[in-house]
Amino acid sequence: MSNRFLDKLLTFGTLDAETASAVEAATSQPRSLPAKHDLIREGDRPGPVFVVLEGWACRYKILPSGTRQILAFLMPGDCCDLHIGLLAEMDHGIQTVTSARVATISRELMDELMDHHPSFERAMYITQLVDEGTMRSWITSMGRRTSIERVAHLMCELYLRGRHIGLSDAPHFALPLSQIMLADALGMTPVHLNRVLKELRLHGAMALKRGSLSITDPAKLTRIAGFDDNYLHRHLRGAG
Amino acid sequence: MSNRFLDKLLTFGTLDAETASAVEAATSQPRSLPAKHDLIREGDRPGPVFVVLEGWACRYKILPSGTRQILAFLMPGDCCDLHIGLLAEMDHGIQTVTSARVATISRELMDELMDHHPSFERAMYITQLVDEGTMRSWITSMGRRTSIERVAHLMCELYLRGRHIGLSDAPHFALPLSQIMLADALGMTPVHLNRVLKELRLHGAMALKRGSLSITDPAKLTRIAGFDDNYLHRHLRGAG
DNA sequence: CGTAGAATTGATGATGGTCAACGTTAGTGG
DNA sequence: CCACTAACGTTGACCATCATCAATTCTACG
Repeated sequence: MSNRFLDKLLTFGTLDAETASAVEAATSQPRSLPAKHDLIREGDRPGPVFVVLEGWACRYKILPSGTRQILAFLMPGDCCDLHIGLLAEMDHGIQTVTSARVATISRELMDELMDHHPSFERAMYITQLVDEGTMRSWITSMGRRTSIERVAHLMCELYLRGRHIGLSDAPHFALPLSQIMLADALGMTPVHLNRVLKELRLHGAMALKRGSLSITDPAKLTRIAGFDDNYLHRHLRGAG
Repeated sequence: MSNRFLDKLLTFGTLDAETASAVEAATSQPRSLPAKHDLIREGDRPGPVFVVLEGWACRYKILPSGTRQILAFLMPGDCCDLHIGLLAEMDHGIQTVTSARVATISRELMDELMDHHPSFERAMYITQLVDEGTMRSWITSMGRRTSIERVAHLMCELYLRGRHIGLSDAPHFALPLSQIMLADALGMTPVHLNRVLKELRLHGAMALKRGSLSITDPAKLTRIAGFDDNYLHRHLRGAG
């Protein structure tokens, strides 16, 4: 079985054979976890770096009122912050969304990989920049986009990210997120999200049904979202 | 004149004398810039790392509709992303808010500093983790806090950040941000922000007037905001 | 087949946006 | 020193969006 983490890193630059096998070795003992399993909670002392090899996870925060804000979705190949081990305390939790296979890389091993494999180091820095760009894009969505734009924008993002790692089968995409999850990510209520999804369906832009996203009119969806994929940084700077 | 960048790094761990002087040397030739000056725009090819030594700046995005979302405020001592030079294109712009003194550190010099000064490297990674935590906190605010909570939360954040770097004079704090700027950061209209500020004033929690924030009742403000400072990561893990 | 969680729909109201007017302040040049 | 200006701040009236509450239907799964 291929290694999704390695596959993702390879989209940000070539890795020599030795580096690739070191990365594979570092993630060769994943744990299989059920859905809704906390990898780590807000307030916990961080330990190793988590790498999601199969399945989906999310970063989240719970407010005093009990409401939840989802901060990011982690798809196969995604990982948590590189230097998380420098902190005394997590400022958010990370939880599986579906059942998942998750590897951990200890701080020591991570340091060693980074020191001895510059192409790995470079790819990790780029993934981090993409994650930051994604957070900025979410802030922009929440602050300045209407609900239909916001929903369309997230769908564009998830679809493209899925395509980049080979998860999508043309206009269809397996999206294992309930409307409740999506609403918690988008800063709206499930009820309103449901109505917005209906509107997008009636527009003929996209249809979401229980675990599967169909993009019926990509151009229209992109136009509604005002989507610009620049923050995913698929075009990188040449070596140097 | 002290070096705000160095001061900030020192709050994240000690730096030996040689490292401190290398950091000072790297930022010893700042440019003086007027307010509202773009350091770099969305779409530009990134170059050196920017370090704000005096004055304020902000990260921002402009939407197709022309509206602006401010993504972060950079106070004296703050800098832009460490590895920004790996990207082909900026996904957001950075602009001065006030007149400012801004140093640049070339990618080569930054690499050299990181390689030869592990305590600097560590402090830079922590600043980045704090910046990420701040973005997550903003996402949470925009998604799940009411406007009054959101305003109160940002004021708590800015006040605390100011205090950490010695900018604040007890309950007063020089906050050089117009209501328009704050509204663009908070995802609301200036009109509504104005009403919320009035409400906070009437509550006796805080008062903002032209460039100066007075926190009249810190406990009340914190309570309204539901503020938890954990994402600023002032408590760090012991060395190791 | 029964149950729990998720999705869907309707009715109603609060929050916050829009439009428009006016007051205030700081900076500029006569 | 004062008049002028432009940007910012403040307030009111009105309306759109989205949350809330509640009921019903759908779907997966034991």
